[in-house]
Parts: sequence; C-alpha cells; structure tokens
Amino acid sequence: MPETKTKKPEVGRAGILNAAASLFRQHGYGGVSLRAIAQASGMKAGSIYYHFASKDAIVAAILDTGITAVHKEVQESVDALQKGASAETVFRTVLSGHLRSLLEHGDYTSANVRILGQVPASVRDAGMPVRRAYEKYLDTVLTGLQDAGEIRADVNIARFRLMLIGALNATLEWFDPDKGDIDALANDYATVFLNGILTLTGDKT
Amino acid sequence: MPETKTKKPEVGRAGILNAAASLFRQHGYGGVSLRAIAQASGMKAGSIYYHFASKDAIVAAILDTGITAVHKEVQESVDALQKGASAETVFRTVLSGHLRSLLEHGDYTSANVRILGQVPASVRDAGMPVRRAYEKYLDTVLTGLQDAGEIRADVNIARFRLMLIGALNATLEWFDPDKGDIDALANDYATVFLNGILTLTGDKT
DNA sequence: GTCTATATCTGGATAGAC
DNA sequence: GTCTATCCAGATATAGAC
Repeated sequence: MPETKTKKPEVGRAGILNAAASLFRQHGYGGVSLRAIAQASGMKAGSIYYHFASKDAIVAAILDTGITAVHKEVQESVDALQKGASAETVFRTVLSGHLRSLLEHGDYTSANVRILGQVPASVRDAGMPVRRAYEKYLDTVLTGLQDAGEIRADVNIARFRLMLIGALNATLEWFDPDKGDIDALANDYATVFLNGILTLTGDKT
Repeated sequence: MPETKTKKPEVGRAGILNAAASLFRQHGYGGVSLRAIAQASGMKAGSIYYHFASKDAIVAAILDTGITAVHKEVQESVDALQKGASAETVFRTVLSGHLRSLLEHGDYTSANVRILGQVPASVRDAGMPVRRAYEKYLDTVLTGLQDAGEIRADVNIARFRLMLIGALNATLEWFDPDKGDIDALANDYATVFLNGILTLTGDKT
C-alpha cells in the first residue's frame, strides 16, 4: 500500500520532539517528566541525553519550531500573492496561513501559547528573537495596509496585532483540524475582523 | 493611615489560594509544589492539609473562583443597563465587564486560560458546569442582539463567542492593569468587533 | 545510539506533638 | 491551626557497559 496518511512513529531526535511536544501540550512543562517523554519515544530516560543536553533544551527546540513554522507559512503565502492584492485578500491570506500552520502543527505551536509563561526564564529569553521577528513581520504587513488607506487610520496596529494573534491562537483550545475546515474558520474570523458584526444601518454617526 | 491600597497578606484559606493562584500562573500546575505554596503563604507544607485535602482541591477552588468572578461581573453590568440599551451599548458593557474582572483577578482567571488543559481530568470535569453556565449566558445575550436584528444574521454566535473570549482572555498575557486603562482596552476591542478594521468605501460588493 | 544502574534531590501526603 | 518528622514515589542527570 502506498504511503498511508497515518504518520509513522518518528525516531531519534524528531521522535523525542514529537512525543515531548504532545505531552507538554497536555500536561504543561512541569507536568512532564523525562521518563514520560522517553516512554512515548520508545526509549529509556537515559537515552534522551544522547540527543539533548537537558529538558530545557527540548522545550526550547519545540518553541522555536512552532513559531518558525507559522512565520514561514504566513510569509510564503503573502509573498505568493500578486503585487496589487487588496487589503482584504492580504488579510485573509495572513489569517489562513497562520491558522493552517498553527493548527496543523498544534503540538509545537501550542507550546508557545500554553507553556511559554511557565518555562524557565533562560528558555523564554532564548526564544525571544524568533517571536519578535514574527511580530515585526505582521506589524509591517498591517502597517502597509494602513498606510495604503485600506485599514482605518484610527486602528492601533500593535494593539490590533495582539488582539488578532490572541484570537487566532486561542483556536488551539477548541478547534479540531481533523473535524473542521480551517479555511472556513479563517474566513469567518477574517469577515468579523474586516467588517465587524453590526448590521449595517447606513446612519452610523 | 486609612486602609492603603497595598493588599495586606491574607492568611489561612484565602492566603493559600492567593499564593497558589499566583504561583500557578507563573509556573503552571505541575511546576508548583505544595512546599512552594506553603512558603508563599507563610506556612509549612504540612499545614496546608488542614485547609485543603489535596493539591487538586486547591486548583479546583482557584478555577471556580476565576470563572465565577467574571460571570458575576458581566451579568451584573448588563443587568444594570436600562431595558432598551442598544446592541453597541450591551456589547461594550460585556467586554468591559469581562476584561475588568479578568484582569483584576488575573491570578485566578489566568488559571482558567493557562492551566485548565494541564490539570487532572477530574478537576477539569468538576469545573465544567460553571464554565458552561458562563458560555450559555454569553450566547443568550448575543443571540438576543442577533434576534433583534442588530448583529448580522450570518454571524455564527457560538463561533463568534469563542473568537471573542479567545481574544479577550489572551490579554492576560500582555496587558498590565496597573499600567494600562482597561476601559480604553475594552473600547478598542469592541470597536474592532463591532465595525471591523476596513476603511469604509461605500462600494463594497 | 540505547541500555542499566545509580547518585542526589524533590515531590505529595500523612502522623502526631503542641 | 501550625509545626516537625517521615514515608516513599518520582524527578533530573550522569557513568559506563554494550
């Protein structure tokens, strides 16, 4: 049979990361032992140290992988648009890229949402540059749309970016990509952010 | 001097809950030991067990307190409005009530945002009814506005509620109520949700 | 590259003095 | 209502055989 969709259990470094990411998502940083990671990777605890220097090193790698995957997906999707794409098209592309990557690499991305604040400060600091890079990228895109007059001038971009990312990342807590349509989700969210929820009456002051 | 604003260190049960809530917020459920809670409460570890049967009992109480505070604040704020209040007024009231309570009881409410998914299933299940009650309340309010024709009919209320709560709760990760204006934050968020971010051109198809 | 074995420490929880 | 003392299970990490 030709390469089924059930992902084969990874081994070695990748296997450890996959197992650890899943466990961290379920139980938090402090709730996961190296023994548990080892067992889920099909190894004994001692063997982990051949691949990673410490538990911190594992979680640092997971955090980095999650952010990088989302940043890359969004940027490549936006870059693939034709030059004169409308604000609405660019915005919908950002949301669908972010949500697709976020939800399809949920174990890695949720580490950034759920356990970033629980991880030792050294780990958090080490991952700062990648996180800042993605934030800066989004701000650049959104500011571009605002400078072109397509996003209202009274929208504070930095604050809106926090609102947007907060809403998107929270989908990790309830949306199941195996059961729901990610693009439909992205479009629903985009419609609210673009147009709001109010019925248009034509006489707003 | 007449009752300063610096909160006096609570003792007994309340002191344990305050200390534990703060520690859970910083380090996650598995990252906090009873010894740490005891030390932060000015006690020894053994003494905790006079007030609580287990670590689970402590976190269950914290989760419940957080949800209840937000539900109560929002419902009381909405009930205080006059009967014919506009959709915009009701919606802004919901957001400001939720954010005020969320951010002012941050240690308790963040438990529900950050560590709910990391807590033993028995604890999560025990708190289900209070969470469901708040969700149901919000859906009732939002559905009322939609039935009155003020929120667009094509907005899926259950999904929008998830989007809204996700965006609001995420403010816990970056907003400092001691430095920022919560009502201004609530109004910024409400404006985006109500009207969207697009510049009005008058010729949208 | 994975194992066993172990050193060292910290975890939740309990018992009983005060 | 808080303490000390303790049980024992489980934690990270290391050493060295294979």
